[in-house]
Amino acid sequence: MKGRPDSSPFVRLFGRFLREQGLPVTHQREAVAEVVFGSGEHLSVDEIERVLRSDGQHIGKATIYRALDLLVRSKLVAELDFGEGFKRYEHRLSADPIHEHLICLNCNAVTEFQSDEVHRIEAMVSARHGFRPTRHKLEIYGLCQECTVAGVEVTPEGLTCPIETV
Amino acid sequence: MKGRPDSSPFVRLFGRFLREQGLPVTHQREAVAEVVFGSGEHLSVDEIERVLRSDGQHIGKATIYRALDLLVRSKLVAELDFGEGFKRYEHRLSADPIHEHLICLNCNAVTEFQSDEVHRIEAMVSARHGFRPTRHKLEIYGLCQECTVAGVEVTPEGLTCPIETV
DNA sequence: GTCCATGCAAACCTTTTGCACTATA
DNA sequence: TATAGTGCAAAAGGTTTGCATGGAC
Repeated sequence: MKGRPDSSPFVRLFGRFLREQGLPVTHQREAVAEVVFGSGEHLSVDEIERVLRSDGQHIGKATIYRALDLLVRSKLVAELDFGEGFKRYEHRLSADPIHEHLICLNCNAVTEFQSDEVHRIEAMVSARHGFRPTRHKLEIYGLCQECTVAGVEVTPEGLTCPIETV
Repeated sequence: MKGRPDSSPFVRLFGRFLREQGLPVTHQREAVAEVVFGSGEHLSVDEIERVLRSDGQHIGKATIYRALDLLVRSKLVAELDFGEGFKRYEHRLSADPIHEHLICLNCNAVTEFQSDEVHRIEAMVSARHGFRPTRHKLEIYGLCQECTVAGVEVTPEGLTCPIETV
């Protein structure tokens, strides 16, 4: 396990979920769970496959996708989409169960943050619309501190003043 | 034009953008722009193609994608991703320039709302992290009023009590 | 022994690209 | 007339599926 954080409690929880569902607890499912729970990152399927390979485990991509589907259904793992054209996965049982993301448009770095206000907005807006919320997603896109001090500039390409000729 | 709202001012703006960029203003680009600006919906590429076809216009998908890319670059149109596996597009020059989305997990209905608080959160969180925000995205997923009164239930499938055996 | 999972490859879906031809400016 | 756009089809990239084999319970 190469010095990654201990993921065994979470893997055990996943095993319990599988048993609750009457599904076999297989080597491959545990291996995928270990990688996801053992990383603080938002992993792509490719990255998960790479970590498994570096541990000497050859698990087919289809199996990884199927294991991730179960992990998401167990609610132990969340599926993320930062608009990169593929999905990422993160475990949801860290100290910060619900958090939002700051995403750098230049280097793709992702910073997490929490905001109680978002929950208030979710509740208020939902009440106003008769909506029953189950989850929300708040993402802020822009330039991270590193890229800003490195002098990276966002190049606005839109109309100089769209509204003026309406 | 089939009784859709008048989209010509926006199409003219798009034409101005194209000229500013030294790009030709073609029939196809104007036709795609007309469809997007003429609809209050969040349209997929398939839906745009269908509307064009019903107007008797046969425009290749590749051209639609290329026109949408220009519309997004002009900042007159926003690209949306509700996790359906494909993108949607909406015009950004309506009365509500920046808004968030309530998305029904059962019928996929999308309701828009505005929240000044989100802008405050964006500013505060960004300041705290030295982040330079350019845009944000807040989506609340759940059950819309119609589906709730229709008796639809969200079926929680996760672990009965994940945390208890950690 | 039954049932489900795995692995591989093929299929799938959306989006992008290459290229011969056509239209804009 | 030069330059860029269009349309078609093929390719690309991520994800899903079919099927024969192998493993969990």
